[in-house]
Amino acid sequence: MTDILQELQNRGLVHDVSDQSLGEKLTTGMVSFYTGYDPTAKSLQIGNLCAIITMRRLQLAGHRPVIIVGGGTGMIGDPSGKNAERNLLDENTIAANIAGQRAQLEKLLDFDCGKNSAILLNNYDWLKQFSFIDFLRDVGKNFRLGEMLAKESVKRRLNSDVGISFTEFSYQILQAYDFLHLYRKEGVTLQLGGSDQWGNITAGIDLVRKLESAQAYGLVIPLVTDGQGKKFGKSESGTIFLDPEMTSPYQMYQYLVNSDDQSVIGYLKKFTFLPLEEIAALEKRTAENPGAREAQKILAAEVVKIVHGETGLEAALRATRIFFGEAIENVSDADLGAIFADVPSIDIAKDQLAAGINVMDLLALTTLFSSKSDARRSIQQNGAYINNVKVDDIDRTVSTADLATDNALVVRKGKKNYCVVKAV
RNA sequence: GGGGAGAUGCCCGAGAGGUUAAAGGGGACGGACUGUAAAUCCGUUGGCUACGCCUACAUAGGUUCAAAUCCUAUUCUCCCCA
Repeated sequence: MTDILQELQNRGLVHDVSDQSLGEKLTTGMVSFYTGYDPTAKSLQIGNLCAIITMRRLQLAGHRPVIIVGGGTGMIGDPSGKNAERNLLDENTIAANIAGQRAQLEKLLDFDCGKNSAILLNNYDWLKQFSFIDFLRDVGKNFRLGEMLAKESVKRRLNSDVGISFTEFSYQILQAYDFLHLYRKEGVTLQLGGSDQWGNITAGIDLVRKLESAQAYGLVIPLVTDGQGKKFGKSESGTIFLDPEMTSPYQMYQYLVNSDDQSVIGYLKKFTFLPLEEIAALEKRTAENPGAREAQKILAAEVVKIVHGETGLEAALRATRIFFGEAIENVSDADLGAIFADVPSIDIAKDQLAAGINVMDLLALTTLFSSKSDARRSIQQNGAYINNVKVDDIDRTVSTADLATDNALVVRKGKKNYCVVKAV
């Protein structure tokens, strides 16, 4: 077997491992490993991708991924990395979120490849049957308060103004129990997580050792940040989600293609399956000619392809060309809608358009221009476009002949401010 | 309760009866440049039926041929003394 741990290390994916013998274990046989997700949103976000792809790497190396969606723990709230008590979600929301995340994970991991097929479990299924008394007797007894209080996540919250509730404080026990349960039922011996999960993971390892006298392992991946130390996956306009309804492939592509020069190679190592030699060659070329931004383009293409497939990538590339000035023609209403999904739009009566409307009047109706004067100014400054074609005459008339699709045309101000005008 | 200062365009801030749609800066927007970056440079930044017209300097009145600028009242803000 390949030395997958070494490979992960080379890709900068190992922040810490609980025990060095993990490397050997991973090369001598199939290991079942698990990662948990809290169902706090109906879509996973690109920040989760690092761990998912790491799972996929382990799976490709012959190991078996077990994914826990935290239907039970999600009802409690993990204090790790949070500086405030979480709002508890109701069961219906959690169920819907789990369904959404499950669908996404099924596309990223192989659930049908023989003995190391991924499986997905909901920890609510085993946590729900505990009574409080049983849980305290059977599980709680194994935890020492000193250790629990010493966890970084707990300590920080205790020292903060908001404090911590008993509920969140208990979270680590639940997660530790998950590990024990999975060890017993599924033979899971490794837990993978973000670096903020270290405390929860070690709690699980300790529990398995105590009750099963077995060696379990933890592997945490680093928190991915950009050049400014900002968390990967948070753009100006918000979080980048994997759900194309929430974040279009175009937006994801744009987020990635704008990666800064210092971070891009690291991202390529962590988020793509490109061989390291290829990335090294790319790094060299990028250093010689940063302006070409070859690394960024490859990163964006690879990741969008992983998440949204070839068709998603094509859509993203097409939207990119259009957003960056390609004339808009021969496009269907549906395509246009997809490309400009997150662009404001206005409606105009079809009759009015058929009768012809002065450009400035039309532009002033859009969200882009505050008044006719504003529209006039932009036209005079060469900053107004219809369907990406410059408007050079303030007296021109816009009519149904200007529709780029059956029912819409696109107004643009400057380089990339758009507004879709729909004829209704 | 007494005394003082002030309220200007998206923000800060000049202006103290007439070339004031209001200096200057910031921001924003457009353009050039560029790597869809940063920096830099240029332009624009109340509206309109646009070489002109209308609306604007807390609000409402008033004095003037003429008011952001003077007067009165109102509202609000800040400071000092009790």
